[in-house]
Amino acid sequence: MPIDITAVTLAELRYVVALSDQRHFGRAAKSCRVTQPTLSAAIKKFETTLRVTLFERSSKHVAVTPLGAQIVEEARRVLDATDRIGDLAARGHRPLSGPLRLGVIPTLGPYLLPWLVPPLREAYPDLQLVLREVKTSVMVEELAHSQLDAGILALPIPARGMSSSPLFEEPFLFVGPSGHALGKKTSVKEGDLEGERVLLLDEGHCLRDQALSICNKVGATTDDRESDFRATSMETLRHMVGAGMGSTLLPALAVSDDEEARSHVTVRPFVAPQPGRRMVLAWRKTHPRAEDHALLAEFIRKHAPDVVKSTRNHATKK
Amino acid sequence: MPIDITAVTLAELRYVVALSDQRHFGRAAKSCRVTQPTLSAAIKKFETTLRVTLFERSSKHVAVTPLGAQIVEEARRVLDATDRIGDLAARGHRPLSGPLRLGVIPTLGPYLLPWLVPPLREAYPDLQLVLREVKTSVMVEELAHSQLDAGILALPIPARGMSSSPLFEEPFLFVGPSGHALGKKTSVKEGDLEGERVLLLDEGHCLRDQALSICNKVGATTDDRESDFRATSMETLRHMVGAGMGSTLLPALAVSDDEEARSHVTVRPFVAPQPGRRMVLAWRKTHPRAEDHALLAEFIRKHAPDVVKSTRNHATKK
DNA sequence: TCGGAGTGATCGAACGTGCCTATCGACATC
DNA sequence: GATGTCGATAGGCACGTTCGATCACTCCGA
Repeated sequence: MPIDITAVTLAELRYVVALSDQRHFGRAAKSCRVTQPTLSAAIKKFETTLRVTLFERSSKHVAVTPLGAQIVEEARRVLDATDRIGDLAARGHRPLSGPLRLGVIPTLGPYLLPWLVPPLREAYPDLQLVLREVKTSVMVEELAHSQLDAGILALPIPARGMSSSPLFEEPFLFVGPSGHALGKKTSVKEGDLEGERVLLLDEGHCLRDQALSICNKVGATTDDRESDFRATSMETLRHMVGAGMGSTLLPALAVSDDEEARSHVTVRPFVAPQPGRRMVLAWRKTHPRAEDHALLAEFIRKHAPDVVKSTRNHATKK
Repeated sequence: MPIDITAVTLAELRYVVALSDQRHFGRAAKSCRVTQPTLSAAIKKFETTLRVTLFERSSKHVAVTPLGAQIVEEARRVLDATDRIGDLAARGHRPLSGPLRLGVIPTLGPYLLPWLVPPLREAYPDLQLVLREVKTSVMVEELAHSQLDAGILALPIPARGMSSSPLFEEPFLFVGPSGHALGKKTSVKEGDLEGERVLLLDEGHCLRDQALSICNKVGATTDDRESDFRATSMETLRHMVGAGMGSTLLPALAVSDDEEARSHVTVRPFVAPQPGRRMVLAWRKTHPRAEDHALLAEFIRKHAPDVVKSTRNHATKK
């Protein structure tokens, strides 16, 4: 009959380790907060199920057999690991602690995270933040499949079963080549885009869809079919504009103060009604730690740079 | 209320790991040989006692939370360690396997072990032999205090509560300086030692006591009080004899075939009644693996070199 | 030689709990 | 709307862990 390790209890392992430490049934029992008969019985059962003798008892001394010593070592490992489980769990129900896999869209991540991460680490040192920069289309997939816990993206969320909390509104800025006609004005309005050739990002970026929708509304050209004119990143988009291939719309956070000097472009804000995008923190409705996400959203609203208007309304909506 | 890690069961950890692997309650339950309600309840209890959510259930998918993944990892460690306990135990009740701390007296060890250890390792590869070379006085201490499992020494055993199994009788040989008068005979008898100056080992060696007892019987000189004449090892004893400081008695195994050439000494065997010592394997009466020791004694009898006469009587006596 | 102190083993009772079968409710699919 | 799948729930049984009380043994001092 083979050994049935299933029948072993964690309590028994604790008793075995305690007895190995104390070499005395009474003291070992006391250190385990049980009575001596309990400990005796447990040790005996353990030895019986394993069919080995761990302890050599005499009326005066309790000695550990060599095999017993090896088993005690493993038992210690077992108990250590269980303790670590307890620690993980204890840490786990403090707010915003433990692992959190956060997705951020690439048109926002590089510009928001430098503002966000340092204070977040300071405020919640136990938070193990795993950041992934993924396009909206991928993000909703990963959110739905539990590969991400939450994500920062722009409305509308192209998926069902998601909860979200508003973060801020990020206005778009007009970016054209240096010397562009619109550069003569201090600000532009949406309608000014009529007839402009507006360069777009690659498929899958929400920024592309948002810009495209504005262009369609006001009658701007978008070269939609010519893939040569689709940039795979905003950096590429900048260079294409700087090279005079067209104009574009960039989210405010992505535009630095010395943008015009750095990229040889003209940057102008829009007058109201400002086009822009509404950023939210989103997560699966079924996610067990929704409170954490609400807390995180609140934190992001507080620490978003001034360029964007943090949303005051904290309500969570579908 | 703090988390009571005491309340978790190894079974629960198995279920948690299985569910993390299978992502399906039914299959996980089957892989654990329990019914699905059992597994559901166990997972729920585990999550309740730890007050964390390990699994995100929906009617179609079971997903592991990030914290859950960490806990599952630790749970795996726990189960691995328990499995190792099972392995240790399983190995443990095969004969002559696992750790065995064996003491050997220094006047025998270097000459017996080369004959003994190689076949022993081959016959019992799972035996983890830890050898210690200790004088008889120390050995009985360590045997009594469970620091050794068994020991090879000469009768009589200066301790109570020991069992032993006879191994072999090892005759003593007369060793004198080259050109010694007794060298003219092919063999000597005990009485020839009368008037000889016999050199002895240091205190604590049983060989000293045995030689001393013979010397006292036949009236040989032993310089008992002059510590300068006490050798701390048999090697020293050899050199002292070779230097003409006196004669000595050496156990047969310690004398090599080319002893006379190598050490410039004269070696002669005794005629019957041959003086010698009776070697035994000894262990605490209370030692839980006495069968192993009987087995080991039998093995030693079989593999002892021909110089000594293996005892045929296998009986264990006090 | 006797008794007291200290140790581990044993016994019977009671409570807790882990497991089972049977069933339900939610959801998806046809 | 019927069917099938999946996980949760309910009820009940049985085993095992625990405790208090007690026993058997050894050692040691009077």
